[in-house]
Amino acid sequence: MGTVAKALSLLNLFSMEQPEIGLSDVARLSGMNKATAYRLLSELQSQGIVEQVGPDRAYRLGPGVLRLAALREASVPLLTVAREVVRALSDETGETAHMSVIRGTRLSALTYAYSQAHATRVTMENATDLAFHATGSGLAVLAFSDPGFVNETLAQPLPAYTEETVTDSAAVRAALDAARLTGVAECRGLFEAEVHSHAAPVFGPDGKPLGALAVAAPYARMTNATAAHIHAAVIAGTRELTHRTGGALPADYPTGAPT
Amino acid sequence: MGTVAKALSLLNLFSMEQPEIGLSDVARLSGMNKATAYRLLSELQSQGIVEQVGPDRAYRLGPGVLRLAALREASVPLLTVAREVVRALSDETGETAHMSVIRGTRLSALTYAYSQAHATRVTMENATDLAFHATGSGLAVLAFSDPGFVNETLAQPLPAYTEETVTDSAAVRAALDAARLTGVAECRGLFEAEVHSHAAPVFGPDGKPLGALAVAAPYARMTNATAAHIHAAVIAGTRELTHRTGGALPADYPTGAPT
DNA sequence: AACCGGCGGTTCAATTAATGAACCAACGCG
DNA sequence: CGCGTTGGTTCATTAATTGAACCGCCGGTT
Repeated sequence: MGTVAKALSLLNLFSMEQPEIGLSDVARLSGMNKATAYRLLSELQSQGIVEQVGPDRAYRLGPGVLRLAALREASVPLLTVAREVVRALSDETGETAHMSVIRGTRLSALTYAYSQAHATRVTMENATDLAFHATGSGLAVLAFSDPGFVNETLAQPLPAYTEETVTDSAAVRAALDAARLTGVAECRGLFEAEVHSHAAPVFGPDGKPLGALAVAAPYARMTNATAAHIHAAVIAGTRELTHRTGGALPADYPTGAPT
Repeated sequence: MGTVAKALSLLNLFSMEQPEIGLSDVARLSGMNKATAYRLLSELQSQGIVEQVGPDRAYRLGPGVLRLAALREASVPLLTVAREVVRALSDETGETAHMSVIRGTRLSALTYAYSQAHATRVTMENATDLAFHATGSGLAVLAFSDPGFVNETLAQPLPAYTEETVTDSAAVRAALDAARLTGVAECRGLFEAEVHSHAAPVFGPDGKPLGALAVAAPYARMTNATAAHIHAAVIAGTRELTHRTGGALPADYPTGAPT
């Protein structure tokens, strides 16, 4: 891994749960020598990508990323369109909808919407950082990613989050095969207990996934008819989101209903 | 300059006017060898910071920056608060207000608001990339930046944008001295003809400017009373914006009215 | 008060990565 | 068809990065 990629990989350590991280923790979490981490962070800081705060001089993402995002959004309004599509998807299905983008070896939630259709709903507070092998979004992305990326992801330890989590990479591959047939990955309780999710990849201009669009609902509300409805809505949603942001659906992306 | 900073400096080439740039142009604009630029861009691309599009494989900012900005905004809502403050400032002054952040050797507009108070207004379409020496925002930032940064900035060629633009670095320094006395940089027609702007720096947690807050109005509406009103509003605005985003005003930042 | 363990930060010999001139195939233009 | 430009590649040379060991400071414990 080149020096630039190494430095940028440090940015993947920041999350909603951990927006500020000290130097020693950055070194520990990334597996780098503290001197190396220090130097890389200093260079990121010199460009405004990270900054240091507080008496303990912890690092956090800096203002420079806002301007990059604003420039990006000006030409490819992914966040703006995603908010609209996610809102509409939540309204149509009556459940929680969200969109996430690839962040190193995980997915990071970019935007989500709750529905007022029911008194209970799947919440996103503990789901801003999603594991590939254990979420509908993750499986949807892997199903349409390059084999190299899939191999790299499944070569890492696959932790269990619930009693249902599949931690055997062969079983995960079988789930990917199923997702490839229908274009939607279904996931029952792998990441959060009693949550059934449907997710489809969102594609970039190179025809590769850049993230996923998903609907998450409690088991109790999931009938076959509901599942079919959500499946179709997610497919339509990702087609719209991909199209409106200049992405390209792969030629072999399925159009049909679930079998 | 380290490799990481070098790679990130390439991101400064992208602008509202030029959201996509080919490899040879990146090399030409940055002064780097094409092979070097290619390698650095490939590493940025591997982390989703840039992506390639179109038949000519031009580069543009990638989706990875959106998620970084979302994480940053979740803990330090600079963009969200800036939008509010800029909106309020425009309403209060009846003129165009905007906020920009430092981007290498220039300032990049982050958000702006127009007022409906008059039939004519200063527009922002041609002012998303601001020169330090020739804009109120730029002078405001320089006035409260470290001497090293000021020296580095003024050592570069200072192009003229209008007949009023000051291109002599000693004269620019005199303008910085004036801004230090009042906390606000005034700028008459240096960047756009017949536009009078007032700007104040917005400070980060380290007490250094991370950008500027400004009001731009046509000459024709600028009376002494109006100027004093705008001056006070900009000072109040930057105090609020700095405070609400966890920034720290330097101890010597002026509080008084213009002399 | 003394000691300990951890923090952020620094140094420099050894190691590794980056560099860029020269090259390639492809493409559009006259 | 020839030319000039593009995106992309190669590898001997050059430069940057690395990380073990170190530093001062700080908070907690005895």
